[in-house]
Amino acid sequence: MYINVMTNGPNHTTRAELPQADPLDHFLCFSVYAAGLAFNRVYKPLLDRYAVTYPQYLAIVALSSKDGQKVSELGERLFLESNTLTPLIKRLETAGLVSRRRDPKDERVVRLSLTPTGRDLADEALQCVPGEILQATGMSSEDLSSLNQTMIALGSALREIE
Amino acid sequence: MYINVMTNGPNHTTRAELPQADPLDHFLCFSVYAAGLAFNRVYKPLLDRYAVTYPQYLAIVALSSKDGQKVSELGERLFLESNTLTPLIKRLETAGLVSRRRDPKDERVVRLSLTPTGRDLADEALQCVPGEILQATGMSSEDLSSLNQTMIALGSALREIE
DNA sequence: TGCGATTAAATCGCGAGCGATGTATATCAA
DNA sequence: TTGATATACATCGCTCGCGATTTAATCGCA
Repeated sequence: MYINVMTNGPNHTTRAELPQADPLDHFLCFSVYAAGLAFNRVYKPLLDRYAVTYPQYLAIVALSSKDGQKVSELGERLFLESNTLTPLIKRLETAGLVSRRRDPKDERVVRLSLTPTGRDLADEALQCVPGEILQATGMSSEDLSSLNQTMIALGSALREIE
Repeated sequence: MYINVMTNGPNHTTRAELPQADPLDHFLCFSVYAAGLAFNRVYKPLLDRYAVTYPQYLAIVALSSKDGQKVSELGERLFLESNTLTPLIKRLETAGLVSRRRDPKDERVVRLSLTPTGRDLADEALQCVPGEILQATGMSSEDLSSLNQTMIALGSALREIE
């Protein structure tokens, strides 16, 4: 009926008079926002055992595929910049999960690696956490996979604006 | 191929040896997270003209449908609680967009309404902002609508866990 | 009526996300 | 070689999200 990235919502001129559905229901940006909140809340108790936050966990997953990534490389994967990542990574370093060292070839660059503890956490969390959540969505593996592709494409499209 | 809410990612045992795709690509939670970041960044310059943030804007949209909502009612719509909403609403009050008054029938309750300025902002932003973003996604109105329904359902399913 | 339990918001402290700016290293051109 | 420019990361101040706690008002029930 109405668009959902953002729309005028149901009949603007009578908005004040008619009982109406929640206008937020027409906003894709809101359903994505709310699903993000919900994911965060589902993961939190699972990640509490490892004493990492959800964004920290995503960083660890991103770091698990390759040692010695730069801060800027990690940022490209996570779509974040050093103003967000530097403090986050320092917390992971303090927690003993990540090591940071300046690249001797270029002292401006910081190279990141998981410590053995960090790698163990990545492996364990990657193996243990997912099943419960997968089931909880009540969606088939195929549906989830195609939804994931759609969301990746949506993110790409939005990032290309301007 | 692999699950996408959260999965082991490509072949765990060879993770360290093989060049491999970004394991984050297999996480629906990450694609949702990244799309949320992207939406935020797309909206920011558009909302800057109105000097409101993205979450403030969502609150204004939620408030635009009905006057006199309680903080808790707004929270149910936005999936947020008073610890987040109270400061946000106070900023909107300071900006002259929202009015807060205690309910005389129950002094514990705070009733929220858009001021005329706030309503103008809601109307204007609701009418002006969407089109550009809709186009930018490169998706049809129907696809966006069904994606929205899917994301609403996903959020609901995640919220029902436990 | 009075008092403990419940409820609605507010407050506090922390991690995250980000615009703006700062600092140190590297590069390049004259 | 040197000075200007560019690059990589760090820092700062703000808003947001949230667990935990607090304050104030209301309710329930003896």
